[in-house]
Amino acid sequence: MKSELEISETALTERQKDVLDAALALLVEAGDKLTMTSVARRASCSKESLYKWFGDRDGLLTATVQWQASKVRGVPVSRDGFDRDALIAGLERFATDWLRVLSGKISVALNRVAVTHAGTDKHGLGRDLGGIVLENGPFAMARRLEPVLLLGREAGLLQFDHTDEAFRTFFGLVVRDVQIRLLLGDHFELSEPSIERDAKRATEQFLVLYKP
Amino acid sequence: MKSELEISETALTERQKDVLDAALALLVEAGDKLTMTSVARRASCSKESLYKWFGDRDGLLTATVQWQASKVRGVPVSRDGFDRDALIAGLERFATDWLRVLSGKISVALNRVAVTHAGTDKHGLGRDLGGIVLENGPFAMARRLEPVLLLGREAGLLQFDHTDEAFRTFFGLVVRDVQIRLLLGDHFELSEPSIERDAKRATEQFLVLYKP
DNA sequence: AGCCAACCGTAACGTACGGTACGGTACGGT
DNA sequence: ACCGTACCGTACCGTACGTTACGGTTGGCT
Repeated sequence: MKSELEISETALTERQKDVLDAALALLVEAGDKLTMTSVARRASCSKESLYKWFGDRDGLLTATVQWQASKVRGVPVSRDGFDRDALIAGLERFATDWLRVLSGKISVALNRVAVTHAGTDKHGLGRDLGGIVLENGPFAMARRLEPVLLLGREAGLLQFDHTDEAFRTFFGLVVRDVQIRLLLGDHFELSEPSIERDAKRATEQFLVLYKP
Repeated sequence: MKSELEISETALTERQKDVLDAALALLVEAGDKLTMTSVARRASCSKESLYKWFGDRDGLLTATVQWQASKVRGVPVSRDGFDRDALIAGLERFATDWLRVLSGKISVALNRVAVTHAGTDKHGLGRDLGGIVLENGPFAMARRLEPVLLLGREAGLLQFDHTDEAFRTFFGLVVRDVQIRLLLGDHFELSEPSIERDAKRATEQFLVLYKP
């Protein structure tokens, strides 16, 4: 019972990363009915190793979600020459990125399993799957978008009192009912052109609502 | 194997309704780890009756979701004297209703179980839980809101080409990140005053975006 | 060569739970 | 009084799966 605090201490060997990739693939294919045996078979490793490395099934799922989260990294925005076009470009970029991620099989699968576990959790809300997905999903998006919004206000292109409120409105304009419909199994395609169209529309609407 | 099409043929006895209410309560308390035994105990009925009435566990869950859905009924809008105030009132009413339902424990629990099952379903997308929730959730809201939007456009108060697009924007402005955060287990309260405030804000923003 | 740690594969254990069977009871019909 | 129906409660069965244990193999180190 080593109560390690390896939450950010993700010292993963290549072998372990391969295992987590296998788990990720299985999560996409089979959802939460993923079994320890299936992961072991897919990754060609023993169950004993799975338990040694990740503790238990929950630990494996947690590590898998964190592993996927660690792959996604944001791109910072430059402060220089920030004008209206740069603001629009930044917002549209965020919107397209977000819609692409959101509608991907991996995101849907991960959100599904996180929602499932959020229902029956004993964790004291410390490090559960829902919290991790929340942290690397909406919250991460908010943190990444915040500097853009602040630069926009600084440059006199936007007007708002609370950054959080502005972000949440942008979130709503971008995501709309897409995520919940995907999570509920509505098979509707989100093609690349339609993503870019939606991103532009959401950005335009946002600028209308928050223009000075 | 009676392939009954009792989808709308919900001939439920009082006893069965009580059982479904018990199942609903358990679903809220325990989420998807609800067991047939626990339902039987809670409802003081035998498992044999559960299987006779609902076929199997999936049938029980489906019946429970449909039972809850049947309780929620929309209120039609009157065509007479439809002016700007009536439009605003209608939109705000929809928004508050929706936010209230959305943030309720029952809705969260039902959406959780539906999302969970949408991941691992063998049903040919025919009558699965995700489809039912979708049908009685976002889609029902769209159907209820549509006449309001059309009346608004008819009265020259709104301008849009596609009703569906307008609805989805309104949906985004109202719901924002509330639902996904609740589903992921983010414990943030949505008080009655804040619901009404959000409904007003969303309505105002919607009117700005879709004014002629 | 000898040793040890890490690992694979698989068998085995314990349990939770979906589903079934069966005895017992209440009740309406005949 | 007799029977059938509907139901409750509970014991039971089969299986899936999380978890553990163990024998066998590889590979690095001395």
